[in-house]
Amino acid sequence: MRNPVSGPGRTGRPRSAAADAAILAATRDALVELGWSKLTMGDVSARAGVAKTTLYRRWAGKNELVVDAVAELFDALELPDRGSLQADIEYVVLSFAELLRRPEARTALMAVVAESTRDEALRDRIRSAIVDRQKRLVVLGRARAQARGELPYEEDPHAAGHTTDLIFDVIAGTVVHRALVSAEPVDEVWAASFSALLMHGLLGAAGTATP
Amino acid sequence: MRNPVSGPGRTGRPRSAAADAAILAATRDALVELGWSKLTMGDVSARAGVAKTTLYRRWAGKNELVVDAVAELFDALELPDRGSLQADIEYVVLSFAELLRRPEARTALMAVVAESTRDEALRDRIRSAIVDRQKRLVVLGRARAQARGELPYEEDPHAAGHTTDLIFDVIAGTVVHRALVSAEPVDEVWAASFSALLMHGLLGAAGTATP
Amino acid sequence: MRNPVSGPGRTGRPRSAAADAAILAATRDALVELGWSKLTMGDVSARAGVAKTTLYRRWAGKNELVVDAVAELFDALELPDRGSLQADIEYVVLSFAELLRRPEARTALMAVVAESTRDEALRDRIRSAIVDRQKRLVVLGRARAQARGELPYEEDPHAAGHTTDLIFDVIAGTVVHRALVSAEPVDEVWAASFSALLMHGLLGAAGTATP
Amino acid sequence: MRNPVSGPGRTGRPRSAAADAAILAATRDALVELGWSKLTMGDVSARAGVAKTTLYRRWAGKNELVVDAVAELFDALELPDRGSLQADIEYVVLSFAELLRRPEARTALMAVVAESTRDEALRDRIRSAIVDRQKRLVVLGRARAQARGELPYEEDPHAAGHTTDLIFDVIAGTVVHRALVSAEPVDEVWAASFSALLMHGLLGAAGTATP
DNA sequence: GCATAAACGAGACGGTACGTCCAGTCTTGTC
DNA sequence: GACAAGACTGGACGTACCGTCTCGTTTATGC
Repeated sequence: MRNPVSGPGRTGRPRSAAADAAILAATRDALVELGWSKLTMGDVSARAGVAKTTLYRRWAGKNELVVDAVAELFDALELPDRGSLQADIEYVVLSFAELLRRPEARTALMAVVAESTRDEALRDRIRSAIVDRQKRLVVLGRARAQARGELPYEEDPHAAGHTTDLIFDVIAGTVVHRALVSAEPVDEVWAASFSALLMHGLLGAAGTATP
Repeated sequence: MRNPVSGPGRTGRPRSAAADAAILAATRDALVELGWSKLTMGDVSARAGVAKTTLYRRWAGKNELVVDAVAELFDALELPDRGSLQADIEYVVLSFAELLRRPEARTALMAVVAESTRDEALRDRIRSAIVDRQKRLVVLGRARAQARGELPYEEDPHAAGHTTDLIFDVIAGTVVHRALVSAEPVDEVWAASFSALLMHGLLGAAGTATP
Repeated sequence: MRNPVSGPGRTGRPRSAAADAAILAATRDALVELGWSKLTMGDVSARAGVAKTTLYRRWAGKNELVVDAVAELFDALELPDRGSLQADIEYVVLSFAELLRRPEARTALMAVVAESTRDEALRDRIRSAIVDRQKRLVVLGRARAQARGELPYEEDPHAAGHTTDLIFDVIAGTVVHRALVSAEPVDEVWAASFSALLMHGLLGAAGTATP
Repeated sequence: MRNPVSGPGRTGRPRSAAADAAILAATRDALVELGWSKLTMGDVSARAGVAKTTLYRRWAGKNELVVDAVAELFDALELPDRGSLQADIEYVVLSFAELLRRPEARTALMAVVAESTRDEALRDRIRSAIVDRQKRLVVLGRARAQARGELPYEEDPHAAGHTTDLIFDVIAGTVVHRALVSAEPVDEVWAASFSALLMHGLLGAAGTATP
C-alpha cells in the first residue's frame, strides 16, 4: 500500500500494524472535524497516539496519507441488480451522492485532485487508488444491461474502453459537480432526470456510429 | 466585487483602483508558477508591489482572493453560433477544456471548491462569481436550438431552470472530470462522442415527461 | 516648545491650541494605562480626538512627545523651607519619590533615558526639559543652608557648579535607583537614613580640599 | 537561568547548549549595533544562526533575553583590595562607569528597567540576575573596611542589610545618573569627589544612631 | 540469551508563512 | 493651510506547522 521496505529476511523491530489503522482512522476523524486545509500532520499523530516520525516513515506527506485514508471509503460502493439499466444508474448515482455527503470524502477528494494538478505522482496514486477501482461499477452495469438486451454489445475492446471511460466521466463528473459545485441536492427526482438523460444518450449514441 | 466599505459620507484617502488590478494579475501569475498550495499572500503582495496589509484590507484570505482572480477568466468563454446544437456543444466543451488547460484555472478551481466544502460563504462566492455567470452559455445554446427547431420549447419556467441546471452540471462536471480526475485529453474526438451522447439524451428526454 | 513653523505673516488656518493640551493629556493617560512600550501614536491621536497627521505635524515621534508630556510633571516639585538642611533634603527626597510613584512618570522617564543613549538630540531635549530645570532645587537648598551657616560658601563658581551637579546626581540617582531598580519603598525612615548620610558627606567634604 | 523544562524523566531531543551561548552573544552584538529599540528577535535569531522559534522556546520575549544577555557583563566586576576604603570605592565607581560605557550595557540596562515598571516578573528577574548579584561588591568592601578598622562593625544583621542596600543604591544610582542622565564623564576627578563625599557620609553616619 | 537493528515516543531544531499591529507618509474632502 | 479620515508601504511581531534531527527506549529476530 505504501512503501514497505521490502526484502525477505528483515531484522529489527517490525512496523506496528495497529499504528497504520490508528493513523488512517485518525486522519478520517481529523478530516471530518477540521477539513483538508486545517488538518495537520502533528494533529493526526497526536490523535493516533503515535509520533510524528512514524507518520513520515510511512507516508511522504499529507496528500499521500489522505488519499490512502479516503480511498477505502470508495470501495464500499456496490451495484446490486435493480432489474433495469435506468434503475442501476439511479442507484449508483444516489450511492455516490451519499458518499459525497460525508465530509471527509468531499473535502479530501477535491483537495487531493487540486494538488494533483501539479503533482504527477499524486495523480497516479489517486487514479490507482480511487478512480480506476470504481470503473468496475460501470463495467458491471454495462455487462448487465447488455445481458438484458438493453444495450448492444460492443465488439471492439478499444472502443468499449472509451465508452466505459466516457460513461464514468459523465456520471462521476456530473454528480460531483451537482453536489459540490452547484451545491444542490442529489435526490431521487434529480437522479431520475439525470439517468433518463443518460439512458437516452446511451441508446441514441449506440444507434449511431461512434468512432 | 469585494467588500466596499459602504456608507455614503466617504472620507479619507480612497482605495487605489490600480492596486486591485495589480493584485489580481499577480495572483494569477503566482498560481501559474507555484500552484494553489505554494501560493502565499506575502508573495502575491510582493509581486503586485503592494503591502500585505492592502491585500487583507480587501480580501479576507487566500480563498476569496483566488476566486476573484480566477472568476474573470471564465467570463472570456463565448458561444458563437456554429449552426447546430451539436456543433455548439462541441465548441463549448472544447473551449472549456482549453480554459482548464491553463494551470491557474485548473489548480485554483478545484482548490477553492475543496475549501468551499467547509465554508458556506466561500461556496456562495464561487457560485455567484463563477458558476451562475456561466449558465448563460447553456441558456443561450438552448434558445438557439429551440429557435432552430432542434429542441422543443419548455413552457414551465421552473422545469426550464431545472433542465438548464442539469445540462450545466453534465457538461461542466464531465469535462472537469475528464480533464482533471481521469487526466485524459479533451480533444475533438472525445468532444464529438460526448456531445453525441448529450444530444441524444436531450432529444430523448424531451420526448418523455420530466417531472 | 516644539517646532512652531516660525515666520511672521503666517497664512492659512492656525494651529489649534486646544489640540496641544488634549494631545499631551492623552499621552499621559495612555502612559498610565499602557506604559511606554504599548503606547502608540495612533492610540494617542484617537484619545485626543485628533488625526494622526496632527501629531506628526507637531512632534517628531513618540520620544519627543513623551518628553514634553512628562516634563511638566517635574516642574511641580518645590522646596519649602523646612528649617534645616537635613529636613530640606528629606523633603525633596520624599517629593521626588512620590512623583516616581506615578506610573506615567516612572515608565516614561526611564524609557526616554534609555532611548537617549543612542540619540543625541533626545538627550539634549531631556536635559533641557527635565534635568537642568530641577537643579534649581539643589541650588536653592544650598543657598539656604549657607545662609543658615550649615554649609560654607563656595568661592569658586566653577567648583560650586561641580558640587551642585554632584549633589544632584547623588540625590536623583539614589532615589531613582531605590525606587525603580531596587524596587524598595522610599519612606520617611529611608529618607532619614539617606539624608543623614548625605549631610555628613557634605559637611565632611566641605572641611577637606575638593579640587 | 531560564525555564528549563523541569521533570526528571527527560525525553526527546535535548536542547542545544551551543545555541544558548550563540544567542546571548548575538544579542549583545545586536545591542551594540542597533540599540534596544531597534533590536528585533528575528535579527538576533539570524545572527545566532538559530530559528526564531528556538528563541521563543527559551525566553519569553525581548526583555527576558536582554536581561540574561547583559547580566553576565556585570559579573565581570571585581573588587581587588586597593588598601583603603576610599580607594576601593573609587575603583568600583570607575569600573562600573567603564561598564556603562559599553553601548550594550547602557542601553539595555535602562530599557529593561523602564519595562520593569509595568512587569513584576521582569523586575524580579532583573533583581535576581543583576542587582542582588552585585551587592556582593558592597558587602566585600565593607568587610574589608571593617577589618582595617575604617568602619565600625554593625551588630544587628537587619540594620547591616539596610546599610548595604543604601550604599549600593547611592553608588549605583549616582554613577548611572551621572553617566546616562547628566551625561557627564565619570573620571578620576569626579570619582575622587564622589568617594570623598560617600566616605564622610559613612563615617559621620556611623557615629550617629541610625534607626 | 543476548547482541543486532529497526521502529518507536518525545521533543528540539531550522525554516516558512501566517495574520496582526504599528510607524510614518500620502491623498482625499472639509473648514 | 490646518484638519479628520483613512488608505498606503514597510517591517516586526509572536504563533503554527513543516519535515528533519537526535535522543533514550522497546521489541522483534538471528546468532
